[in-house]
Amino acid sequence: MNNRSITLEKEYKALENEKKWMEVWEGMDLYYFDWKSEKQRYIIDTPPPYPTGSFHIGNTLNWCYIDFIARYKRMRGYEVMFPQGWDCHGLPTEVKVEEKHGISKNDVPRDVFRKLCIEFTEENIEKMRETMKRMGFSIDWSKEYITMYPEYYSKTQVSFVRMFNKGLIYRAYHPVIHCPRCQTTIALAEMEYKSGKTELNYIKFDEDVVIATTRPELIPACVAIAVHPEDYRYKNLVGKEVRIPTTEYRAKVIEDEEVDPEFGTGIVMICTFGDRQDVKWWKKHNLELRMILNEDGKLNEKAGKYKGLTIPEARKKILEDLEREGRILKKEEIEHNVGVCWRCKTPVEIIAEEQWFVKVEKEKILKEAERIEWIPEHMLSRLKAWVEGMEWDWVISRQRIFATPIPAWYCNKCGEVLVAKEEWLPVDPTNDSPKIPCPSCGAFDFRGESDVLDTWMDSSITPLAIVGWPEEIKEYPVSLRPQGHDIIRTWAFYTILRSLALVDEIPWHEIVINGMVLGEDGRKMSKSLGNIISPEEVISKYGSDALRQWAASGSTGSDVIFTWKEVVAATRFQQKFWSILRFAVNHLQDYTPEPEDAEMLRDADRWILSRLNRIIAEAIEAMDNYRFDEALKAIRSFAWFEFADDYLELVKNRLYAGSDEEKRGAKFVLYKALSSMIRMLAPFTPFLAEECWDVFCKAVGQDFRSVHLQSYPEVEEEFISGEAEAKGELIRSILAEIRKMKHDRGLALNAPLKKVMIYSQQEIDVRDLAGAVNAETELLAEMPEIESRVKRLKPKYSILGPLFRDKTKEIVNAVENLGENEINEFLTKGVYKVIAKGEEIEVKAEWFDAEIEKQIEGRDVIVLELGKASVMVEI
RNA sequence: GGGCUCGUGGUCUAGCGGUUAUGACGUCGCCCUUACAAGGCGGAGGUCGAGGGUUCAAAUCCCUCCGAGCCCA
Repeated sequence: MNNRSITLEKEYKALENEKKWMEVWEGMDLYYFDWKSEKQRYIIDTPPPYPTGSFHIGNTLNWCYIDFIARYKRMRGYEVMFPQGWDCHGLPTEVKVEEKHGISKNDVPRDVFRKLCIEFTEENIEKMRETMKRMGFSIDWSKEYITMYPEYYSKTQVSFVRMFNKGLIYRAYHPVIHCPRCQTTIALAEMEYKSGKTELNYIKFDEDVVIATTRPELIPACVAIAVHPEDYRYKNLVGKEVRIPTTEYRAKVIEDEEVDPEFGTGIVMICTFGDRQDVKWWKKHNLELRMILNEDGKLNEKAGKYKGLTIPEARKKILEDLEREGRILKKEEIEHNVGVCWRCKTPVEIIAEEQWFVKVEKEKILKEAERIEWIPEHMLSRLKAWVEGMEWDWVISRQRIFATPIPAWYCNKCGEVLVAKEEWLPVDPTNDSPKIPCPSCGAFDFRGESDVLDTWMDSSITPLAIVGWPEEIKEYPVSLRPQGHDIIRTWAFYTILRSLALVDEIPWHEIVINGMVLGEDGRKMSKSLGNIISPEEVISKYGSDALRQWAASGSTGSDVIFTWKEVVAATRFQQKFWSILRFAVNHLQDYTPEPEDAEMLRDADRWILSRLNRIIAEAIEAMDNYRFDEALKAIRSFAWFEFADDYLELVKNRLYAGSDEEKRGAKFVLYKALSSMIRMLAPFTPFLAEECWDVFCKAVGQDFRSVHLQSYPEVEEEFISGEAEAKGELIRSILAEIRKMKHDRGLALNAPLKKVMIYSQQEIDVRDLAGAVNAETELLAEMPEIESRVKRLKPKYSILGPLFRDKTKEIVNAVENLGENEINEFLTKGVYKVIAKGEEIEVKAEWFDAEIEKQIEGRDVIVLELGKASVMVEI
């Protein structure tokens, strides 16, 4: 035997240990994804977060799931790609950069402002990378992509050009949502709703027509008046022409089912545009377009005398004018919701503008989305509901700077639109000119498009970008998209749309959706509620492994409440596991596993090995189904309760005082169990697992190679045995019963007993039991001096129910009312006839459990009755 | 207003047709028993949100209501 003496500290020091391994791993390149590998690939289309500078707890949950999957799949033999991207473009950064430098984006040249944004973003990315490394995520950093760099955004531009050439991107004059504060178009998905109070004004257009509106300033844009077709009050009004107050315009009264007769007067004015309903009506009834609002949020000449006023100013003025004319009949305060810009919370307006659009092919997306496996399944319905409710195509042009430029020019001579050729990309049309003359008029006089692309145009091609598109496609669809349910309508939706449009294929085989992280009070984390927890706060107190275990505690797809106690419970498990390791290592330092050791196994060993292998099977099943909570729970409770509390207690005596042969059986189990448990923990607690693996390898004299390069434990069928488990359970329950007896009599658990006698139909090994109860223990061949009788026959409903259905109750009653003699006759014969619903029925003894009551005469013996055994204890 | 999810001991939660409803935290009692007192052993604590229905059998399926959360209009 070689000398492998190891002394482990009593306490597991998570913080020190995690720091140590983080540094060691840095130099190891453990997670490199190799396209040339022979292994089956498992490619994860990971979310590129917005580089805000802090990796929040919601990200943490999402990335923990990804890391559990990545580490597990790697151990299962896949070549796993876990890339990391950054979705950089967008307004938030523009705003932050303006604040930081005290400038407005229009104060400096576009490329200077862009440069400031890039610098700012790079700093933020670096901060977030630190947290991610500290969390132990197994990212292959060589596959990192950053959307603001030309290598990436040229892909975005290629996608634009290809979709334009396919007729899937077009330019049109169409109502869009516009933020007057940011002075840009925003997509529907970028609009939020805020509830508040507003005034509903009842305004008399003429004697018969009184409308109710919350937007009197839009009266000059009123192009029609609508009533419900079944509203008897206004039947006579339909077709009538009314003059619009404060203007010279006239509008017709039309009917439409979507008018709510209950709201206000039941007469509504249709404006271009007050809200999205107006747009619907405007399209449906082919109404005139009268835009009275400019992009800067001011009224124009079409608003007549209100020209040049802002919305609040116009509102005040118009109300004054109407008041003077006696047209305001009533004002009432109502609760209503107003659409606001998600970024600056300014109420948005709907205006018609020339914009770039991506065609939304609803039917195709709905059909193809079903080919993707959604986990959990019901998340597909969220996508469906969103797609089905879509009314407009996707507006992709933005009036901003920090974004991917739209690769297009306009001919100054003839107005022709020229979209770049792929080989010209990347391109910035505000700096670069086309390489060809205008295909329509031959002129060489262009104006570059200054609008830029919506950031989702960058991030919706991530699965393509990571497999080498557009140069090549090394594998597609990719394996998995992990993301939160809050961005199903954006990221998931846009990615599916673009993948279908660009390569006519779904982007991934599976999509795993994670829930939101809620604060300890069960509410969404928010600054105003003061319930925000940052990952750094948790890590600095308890370490990453503990936070990772918390992340595994919820069921996939459900929102998860952050709780400190869950984190603390996780650290307790870590300590427990460390103690288990300490104990095992004590006994493994002189042990080298030999195949013949398997022949020295005793009942307790065979029992725990069978259980271990079932747990391995359970963990594999749970991991394959992304049920991290189930997997971790199974591992944790096996390690803690079955292995530590029961098995180790049983074999202690054998390990300390047994013969060499007796020891070897138990050591074989320690070896197997530790090796498997550490590897099963590796995806969840990579730091703890690595430290334990290191210690374990040293103890058993093996060379250390990271646990994260090991294979996942395999189920060894030969160890799974129902009989071994039955025996083990019996031994366990006898031990528990004796412990309880000692406890009830105020004895210490290790107090010696004179003798323990066991009578059981099941033959069991009493070696370990004897050690654990601290008494000479004998297995009796017969049950001497003990009277036993059947106390009761307990029905097995799971058998009786399906057989007899509505007769079950009567049969059970009949059997339970049998006398002692009849019961004995029943049990001897195995069958018995009873009457139920007037019918004679033959019932079998195996459909019932016999409850046996036994009695003994000797005073010094305590009889413990277990279902399968009688235990007689002499104190 | 719509979609989705969820109401299970004090708190959080598993189970989602069939014996006595899982576990954690908390709580009470005993024990420092050669891995672990941030531990071990034992106990108490639940009419499974309410009401109807389906079924021999419902926490589990269906309906209605009440409540909560998330995403949205």
